[in-house]
Amino acid sequence: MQFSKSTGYALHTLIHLAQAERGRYVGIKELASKQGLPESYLSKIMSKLRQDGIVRAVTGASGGYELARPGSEITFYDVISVVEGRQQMYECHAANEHQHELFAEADASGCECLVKKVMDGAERQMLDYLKQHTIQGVLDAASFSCSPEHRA
Amino acid sequence: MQFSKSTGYALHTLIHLAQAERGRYVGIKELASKQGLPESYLSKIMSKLRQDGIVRAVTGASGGYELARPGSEITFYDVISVVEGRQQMYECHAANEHQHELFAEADASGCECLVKKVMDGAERQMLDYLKQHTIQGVLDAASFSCSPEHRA
DNA sequence: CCTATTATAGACATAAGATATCCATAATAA
DNA sequence: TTATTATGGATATCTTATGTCTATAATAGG
Ligand code: SF4
Ligand code: SF4
Repeated sequence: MQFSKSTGYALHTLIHLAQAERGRYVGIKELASKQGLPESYLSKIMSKLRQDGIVRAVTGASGGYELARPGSEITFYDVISVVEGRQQMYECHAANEHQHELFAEADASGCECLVKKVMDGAERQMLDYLKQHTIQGVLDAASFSCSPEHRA
Repeated sequence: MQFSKSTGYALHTLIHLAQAERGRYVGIKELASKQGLPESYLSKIMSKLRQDGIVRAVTGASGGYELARPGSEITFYDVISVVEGRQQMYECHAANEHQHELFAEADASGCECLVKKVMDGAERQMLDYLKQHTIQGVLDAASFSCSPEHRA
């Protein structure tokens, strides 16, 4: 159970865009080479981010990408839910219904599976945390004294 | 990013064992058929659970499995960390170090990556929640009025 | 209008991991 | 001694992630 590499790519790309001067479009070439990964692959990820309204894209000469809204309004959750998809982390694969005879419980609107309730609850804890952290937040907390060239 | 089916298999199996009368060994045949899955596959999962001290196994006629400790002391975290492995959910795959010039921050013992800090923090939220929920906890919360045969 | 540049989208290829099967062996109860 | 049961390795299959390639559309600038 791991985040895909694509998630890391997306996060780093958005951080890069957040650092770019406002109004400038950053091309896929620059974004990909900075991370040392294939342009064609990253462009697919960017396409998803665009379709989800996280970045804007402009085709043509001197085109490229820019953030669609301030980095302070782009949460880790936003990014991850686009790249990883929105399926839940735990799915019930029960073929027959024999096995869960005892695992459901009364709730306001009826019965629910207690196994899934725990698993979904765990997922929610993680997602809530991710919603509280933004791209800009990471940049703001960065300390110059820790950049590689400054550390001997 | 999803939990593997194996995790579901393991959880259901342990719940089954927790319901079995104490001192009785439950065979792989019963455990597998209840969930409608291949014995050979489930036995590999059980083998991992045994190596991790979550269940005990007895070879030979009338052998099988039993919980190694009370269900109230087996957390969802225990199970998931065995089945899914213990690698962290986010790994940095940076080939060069050029890309993280600004993302580290001073901390008590030095510098750390702020991206990873957020991702690890999110994972921790989830794991802490899973540590607070046990196999027995699910059984205790189950309500008879919700079992299938009782619901019309 | 023409050309170079750049994003887009689909098809395709490859690698990795999850899921499943098979078989030979060891351990135990009866 | 025999039937039963778990164990572990090897292998096969299926799915998903990752990466590549190519054709197309859109735009800036000359
Ligand atoms: S108990 Fe819950 S997770 Fe298990 S089979 Fe029933 S519905 Fe699915
Ligand atoms: S910023 Fe963090 S996650 Fe990104 S490349 Fe540097 S160490 Fe890895």
